[in-house]
Amino acid sequence: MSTAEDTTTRILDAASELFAERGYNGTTTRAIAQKAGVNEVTLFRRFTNKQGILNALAQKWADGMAGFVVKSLPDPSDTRGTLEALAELEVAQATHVGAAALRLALDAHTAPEVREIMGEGPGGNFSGLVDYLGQRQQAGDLRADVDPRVMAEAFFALTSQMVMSRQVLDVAGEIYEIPIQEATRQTLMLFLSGVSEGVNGGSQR
Amino acid sequence: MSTAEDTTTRILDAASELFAERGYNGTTTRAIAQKAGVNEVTLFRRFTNKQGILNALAQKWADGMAGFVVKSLPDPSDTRGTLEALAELEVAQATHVGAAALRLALDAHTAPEVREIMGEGPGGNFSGLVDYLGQRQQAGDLRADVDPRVMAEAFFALTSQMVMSRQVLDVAGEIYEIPIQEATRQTLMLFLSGVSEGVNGGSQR
DNA sequence: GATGCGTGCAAGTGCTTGCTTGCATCCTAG
DNA sequence: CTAGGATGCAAGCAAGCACTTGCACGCATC
Repeated sequence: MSTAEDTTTRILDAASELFAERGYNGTTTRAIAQKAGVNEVTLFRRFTNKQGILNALAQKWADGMAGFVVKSLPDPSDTRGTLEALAELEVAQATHVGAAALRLALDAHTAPEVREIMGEGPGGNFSGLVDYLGQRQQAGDLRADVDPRVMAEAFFALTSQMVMSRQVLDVAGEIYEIPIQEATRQTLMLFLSGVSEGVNGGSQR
Repeated sequence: MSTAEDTTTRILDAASELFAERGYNGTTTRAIAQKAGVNEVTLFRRFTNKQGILNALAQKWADGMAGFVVKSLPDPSDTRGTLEALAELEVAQATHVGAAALRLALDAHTAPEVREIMGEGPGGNFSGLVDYLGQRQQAGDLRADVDPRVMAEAFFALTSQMVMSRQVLDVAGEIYEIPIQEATRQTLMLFLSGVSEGVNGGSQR
């Protein structure tokens, strides 16, 4: 039975990688089978559908994402520490799941079956972060002249872009080769400086 | 003959929109024809190929992009002003062209014909900005403890994300509704504050 | 009034894709 | 040793795709 489980895992891993690279519609069941090293028929026997594979994948992600909420973080009054932890989580998460998830989000337009699946994740994270940033603004930790939703968007833009450009677009890889940890660290420094109260650049133009 | 030109225009416009929404592979020639209000055969008579349509589109973009270089900006010693102007350009550009271009960049993986076309644009802009930011660092305008390549990546992440999330992903539209100009302004404020010399957040961890 | 160009329409070709079916093979549990 | 479940393999099917061909129509120009 270890073989059976193993087969499932290999299929899902292969599908995840291919979805990230080529999107949902761009990934053929034959390609998944080949990458997983199984016969194509096995896919359908295990998951009935191509969509079944997607569902299983989404389920797997949802399970792994359980702990990923702002509220469950250690010391919320430590704004800097919290955001650092969040950024690490986000990048790690995006590295595992996000490459495929981001790509699939784009496919949500075209493929209705993808759209169904993708509803949850980002939205929940987003509004959670917006709430948190709003609180920190009122606590005087963060500058008040920038909308918390803009801050949150910037935060996700910066973190997800790290992964997006490196893994999915794979453009930045050709452009330069700063390791992702280092790039993340520096980017977060930028973000924190920009977002903090009492900055020199506060003039409203 | 006005009709002939018009036909070409309508086809390219339709293709651009559809590529933005569904990507290259996800867009069928039938769909383009229908959206353009012409017969499918007309596409092939005008552009020989589906790739021919892509080429024509890329050509059209390239023509419009001519002026978009860092070097051609007014007063380079005015760091803030220059970056503001660049951000405006970038967002405007991305709004016109980028929705499709960004989407196509993702397809570069799968479709070799797309890859050929997409080589230029972003890379050129990117390294141009890296150079500029490096100079401004040496002039003491920008903080020295962040790699200019990271800064540039953050810059493009922030600006392109504006367009990406609104037009392509169309997720942010559901999440919140700050007009893009306002969001861009605030985001740039964040970026400038984060990037400037003499910020309070300069501690290295 | 004939010529040529741009276009529409109908039909079809070869290829790929998602998915199915039938049969043989292997491995493990009882 | 035998029964059942998981897998492989070969073949195929219907649909959708990019792309082609042949013919007819309208509309300018000479």
